[in-house]
Amino acid sequence: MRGNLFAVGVDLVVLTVRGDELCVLLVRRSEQPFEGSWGLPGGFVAPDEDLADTAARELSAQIGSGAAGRVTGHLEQLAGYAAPDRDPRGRVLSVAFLALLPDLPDPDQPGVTSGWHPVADVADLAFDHTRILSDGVERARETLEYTTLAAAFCPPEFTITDLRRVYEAVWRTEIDPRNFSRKVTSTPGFLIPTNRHVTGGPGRPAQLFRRGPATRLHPAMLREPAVRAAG
Amino acid sequence: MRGNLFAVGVDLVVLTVRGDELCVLLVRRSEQPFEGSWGLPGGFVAPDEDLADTAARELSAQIGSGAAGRVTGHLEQLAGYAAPDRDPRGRVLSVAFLALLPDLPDPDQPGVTSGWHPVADVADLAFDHTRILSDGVERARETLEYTTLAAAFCPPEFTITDLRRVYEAVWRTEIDPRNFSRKVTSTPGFLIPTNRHVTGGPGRPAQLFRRGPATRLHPAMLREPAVRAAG
DNA sequence: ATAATAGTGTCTCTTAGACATTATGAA
DNA sequence: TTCATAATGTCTAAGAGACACTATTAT
Repeated sequence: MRGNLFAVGVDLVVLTVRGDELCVLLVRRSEQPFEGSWGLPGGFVAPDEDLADTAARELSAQIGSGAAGRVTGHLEQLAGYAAPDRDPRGRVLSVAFLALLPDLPDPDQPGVTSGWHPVADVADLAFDHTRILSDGVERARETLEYTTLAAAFCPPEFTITDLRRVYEAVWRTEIDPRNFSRKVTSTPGFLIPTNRHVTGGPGRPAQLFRRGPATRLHPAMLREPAVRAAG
Repeated sequence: MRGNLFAVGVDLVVLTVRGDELCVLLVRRSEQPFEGSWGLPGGFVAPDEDLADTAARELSAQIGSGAAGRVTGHLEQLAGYAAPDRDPRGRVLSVAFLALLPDLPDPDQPGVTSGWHPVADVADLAFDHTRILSDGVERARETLEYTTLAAAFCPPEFTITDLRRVYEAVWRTEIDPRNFSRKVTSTPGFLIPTNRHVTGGPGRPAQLFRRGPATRLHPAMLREPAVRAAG
């Protein structure tokens, strides 16, 4: 009466920006199937969990609950994947979540080999994880266009240059620092100025900001120049 | 080793525009649980189906495969819903899909009571369908901002006024016809002019257009005026 | 002083928003 | 003629893109 039964798991596309590159957290599989391959971290949904609970639990397990507690990141559902042959063990539906985190140290999990990998270098993941990663990266790219979520890639206090490097890494483009600064500082509620500045490096010290309450960019910041109207 | 098992279904948020209102296709449930309540159409995933297959099959079953074949609509995955108590029969995960269709006649399915209901009037659906509907409507509203998918609500040939009424119904706003016309006609690939015109009514005959290949609006059309920058 | 980076300012072009006018049909 | 609707045009202000200049630190 209700069709066949599925195992249901949650897979995580955990993204961060390290240096100039967008990176994803991968784990090396220690079991069949795809033993020895890299794949997305994930796990099955426990009896009393909702999907977001499973995702949050798995994320804490991966990056360490200590780090998870003080991180100003972002976690959202991406999509469900359930192709009949996606798992050789049988029918497994996976709901993928997208996590955006500031740059954290490499995880050091007992018995689990995991680490950050530049997205551009990733290929041939286990299951359909290459496709899920691709969907997650595209979602992140779109999200940065019309929301303020780029700040989820930054630590609690960050400079405008830090924020710009996030956009440049995720979009793989260069952005004019002056126009970028004008855009983000003129969006009400995007950035809250602190009176603290970064010191140590060369050049004029940059002001530190915190995330403000704004969630959407009006109008959007475009990856590519607008298509010129005909005529 | 893989957690507990779920029944997996697909629920459809099928939206159309009738007159000046955004409407959703609902079915009256003839079985427990929630017997007699209205709910979203849906069904379980068959053994060899992927999620999109199930969604397409259910959609055809609801609106009639004849209508489905000639319709220029849109079908996309919305989200997965799996709260532990969402179905009293046990653990059921539902992947919701959003369908946008032109105005079609009321379905006449043997043994199934279904029909179009203005979204604004809908309340107290079965299961968590009120929430799913709400998510679907919000997705549709966002989508119209930065894509050309409003045309999925229109028949194969339509006027600019038809298209504007879609935006007005989905957003529940009024849009200036002159600025709207300029926006959509100046977006390359949004509308392909035919040389046919509608006749019969009062006023100057309007030109008929078909959907073009463009998928995104650059820049977006905003529901609400942009927030004025501080200063 | 020099290099490097942060921050501000200016100019132009495109587009959104507000609104007027003309065009073309039905009653 | 009158009414209704389509289609085009005009003006203004906001914002994007391009780029020059000033400010403040390390070496």
